[in-house]
Amino acid sequence: MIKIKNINLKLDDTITCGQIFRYTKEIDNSYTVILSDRVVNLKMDECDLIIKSNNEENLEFIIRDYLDLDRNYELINKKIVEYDNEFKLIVDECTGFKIIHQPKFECLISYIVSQNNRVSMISKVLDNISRKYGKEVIFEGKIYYLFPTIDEIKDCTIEDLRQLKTGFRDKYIYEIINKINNNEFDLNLIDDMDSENALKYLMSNKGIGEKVASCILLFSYFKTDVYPIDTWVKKYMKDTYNIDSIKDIRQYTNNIYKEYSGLCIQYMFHVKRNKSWHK
DNA sequence: CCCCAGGTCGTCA
DNA sequence: TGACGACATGGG
Repeated sequence: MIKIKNINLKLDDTITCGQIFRYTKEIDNSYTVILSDRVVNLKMDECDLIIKSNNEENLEFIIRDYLDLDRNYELINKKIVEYDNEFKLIVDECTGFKIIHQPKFECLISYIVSQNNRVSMISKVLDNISRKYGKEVIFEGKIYYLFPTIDEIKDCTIEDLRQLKTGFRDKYIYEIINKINNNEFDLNLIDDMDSENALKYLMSNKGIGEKVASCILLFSYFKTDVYPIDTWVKKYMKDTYNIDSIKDIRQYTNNIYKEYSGLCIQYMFHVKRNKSWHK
């Protein structure tokens, strides 16, 4: 067990808001999450974060990265309110909310699965994939399955994927797995791209449109200037500003929130989807 | 039985 | 370019 003291973290909102899909809430109100190589249990004790894992090697560093603890959100939020004072209510509500830094391959597959799908169903599908192809990990007497590496899943067939309830997205997943395996597509190249090129590169794959690509860039690459506009953000913009089209939403957020548009969109999504006072 | 979900694709004008 | 239906699946 390790402890990170005195941090400003809303663990519940950060875990359950819909950015990650594979976690369990425990009876003691802690959360068990599955990272790329280990299982971790997280619990807030006042302002301290208590962390347990089946593998404690390098654990604090990994969690600091995963939960984005070393980014100065206070400063960013202050700038956002300077850009748009009317957004202060939302920003205040989102104090302590973090963008989770997700493993690239899992994030890619997760958001391909997410299209025209429901969070509970996305979780189920990702769990099915992990059970079939991922490594087994035992943590506190329970069995968990890591998300598979490309090597572990590369021999799957479209029929296999369909059986795991991926639906019509089976062919998209199959295609991109094969492209990665044949070195025709490389997630690591995106690290050195600007957002515009990264979007183009991701969207050159079937099954990845603007929304999915934006989610991947925001959640795996921390490109906070991309705009994952989904149904909830559309509802927010429609109800708040009577703005309808994706194009107009993009223009509006770009003008107002500039380099933090992605983060602000995530705040809108979170408040609209998860907070009853804004429904 | 209809509607919808952190959308995208193919088609047709 | 823009509109529109289809797409698997399961829950409300």
